[in-house]
Amino acid sequence: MKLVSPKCKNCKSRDDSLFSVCQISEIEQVNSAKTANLYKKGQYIFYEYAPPIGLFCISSGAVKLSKSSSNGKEQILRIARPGDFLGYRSLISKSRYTHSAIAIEDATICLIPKADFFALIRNNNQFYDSLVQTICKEADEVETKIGDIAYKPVRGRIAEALMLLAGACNDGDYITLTREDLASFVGTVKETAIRIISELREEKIIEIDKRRIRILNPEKLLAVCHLYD
Amino acid sequence: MKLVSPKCKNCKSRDDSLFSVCQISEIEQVNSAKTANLYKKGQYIFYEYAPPIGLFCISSGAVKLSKSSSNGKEQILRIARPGDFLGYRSLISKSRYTHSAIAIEDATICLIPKADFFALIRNNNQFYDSLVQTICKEADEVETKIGDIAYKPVRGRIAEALMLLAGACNDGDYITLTREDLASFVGTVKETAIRIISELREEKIIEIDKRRIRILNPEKLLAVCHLYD
DNA sequence: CGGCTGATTGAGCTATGTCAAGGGCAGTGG
DNA sequence: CCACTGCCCTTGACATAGCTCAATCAGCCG
Repeated sequence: MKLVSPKCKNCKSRDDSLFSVCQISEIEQVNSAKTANLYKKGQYIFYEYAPPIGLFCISSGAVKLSKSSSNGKEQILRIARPGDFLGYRSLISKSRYTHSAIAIEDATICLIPKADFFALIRNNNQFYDSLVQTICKEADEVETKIGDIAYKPVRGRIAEALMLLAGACNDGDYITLTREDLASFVGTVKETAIRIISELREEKIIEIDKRRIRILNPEKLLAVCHLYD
Repeated sequence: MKLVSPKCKNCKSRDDSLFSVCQISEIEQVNSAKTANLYKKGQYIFYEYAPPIGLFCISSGAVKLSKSSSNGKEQILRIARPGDFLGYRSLISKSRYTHSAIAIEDATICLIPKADFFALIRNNNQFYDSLVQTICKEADEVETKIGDIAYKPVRGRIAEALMLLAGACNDGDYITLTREDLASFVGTVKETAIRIISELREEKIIEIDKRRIRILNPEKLLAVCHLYD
């Protein structure tokens, strides 16, 4: 879905992105190369196993990055937000996408063609280095997540996810993830996630309004996270 | 434990390493900067949370990279072999080690000081790019592992680990990992790992000689891997 | 007012973790 | 060379977290 292209220069998420290390001239260059698209909630930005076509940059909305195992289960690896890039790893490693990107809220996302992306990383070392740092951080986070999934009970993982999402993925104070997505994010099934959320509600650690979750008592929630360390 | 320094130029694992993209002059430079050390089985090469001191390069032996959760459990992320580097991510991201490196066989490992490592990646773009590719591949593998741990039963994960290790971590045809290490590698406990190994032995898919494991029927083992996809 | 999607709750089952006891191999010291 | 000691490995019995299946409910949209 095409959109009246907003200017990168004025993009609210620019300062939150790696473009913050770029010169104005480079931003202009990117701006004229990019195309902006609107994605409805649930729509795919790209598919696992497809060849990469460029660098995506989230201007607004939220995106889940997930792998699907062929038994039908989905594992959400990360939630991406405005200012986040998508698809750079596949570009850099010249491989296909290793996960899918799906909008979990209506989102505006720009696509910067492959060639322009490569020009950028070739010409701006600082940008490249920052991107590499981002990749390192991703690797660290995923490694931590492995330990959590292997050894922490679901209750601890849910608590941790809520803490994490409260900081990043919220509408005001509210966490708007679907129960199913929350489950996929921590590596469990919907029903189990729901039961634990209900427990936390009964313990007055969180509050539920319609489907949205709000944290009432961050200290207690943090305690739940660390109960199983 | 110091050692008579072997020459990088003659190092058997050089062609298996990222140094294969380097010029002879660069290898010479690295050679004179490095120090070689011998590590006994069980000895730490570096500790999680410690600040990085340089780039490690495995000349011989095997190393496990693992994170410990404070509940005492250990999660092995990867087994590193001759030609593999250790510690680059912490150098690049200017952070502390996010995991420990421990010899699981006696190993000869060289240490290339920080400054020389940075000189190398600054001066040789191809080397830097290859390193970044390695990091991307690591991230992909760990992401895949997350899905496995979250949704595959232990039996499938053990089968997968055996397939993987048979290719890389063997003494002849034998897999020599400790039961405990194998368990930590797939995210379970020793006893469960042992039970599943015994099952696979009874099904004549693997054979056990003393402590070592040998794969008898790779096709069947592969089938076990995919049973739960 | 249906029909749909997502949330909730209950009942039952099972894979896997925990605890406990024993057995064998390998390296060390006398 | 033998006995000792310690590290693994192995097996059993048991407990339970978390998965599956199934039924119901609550908003929401056309």
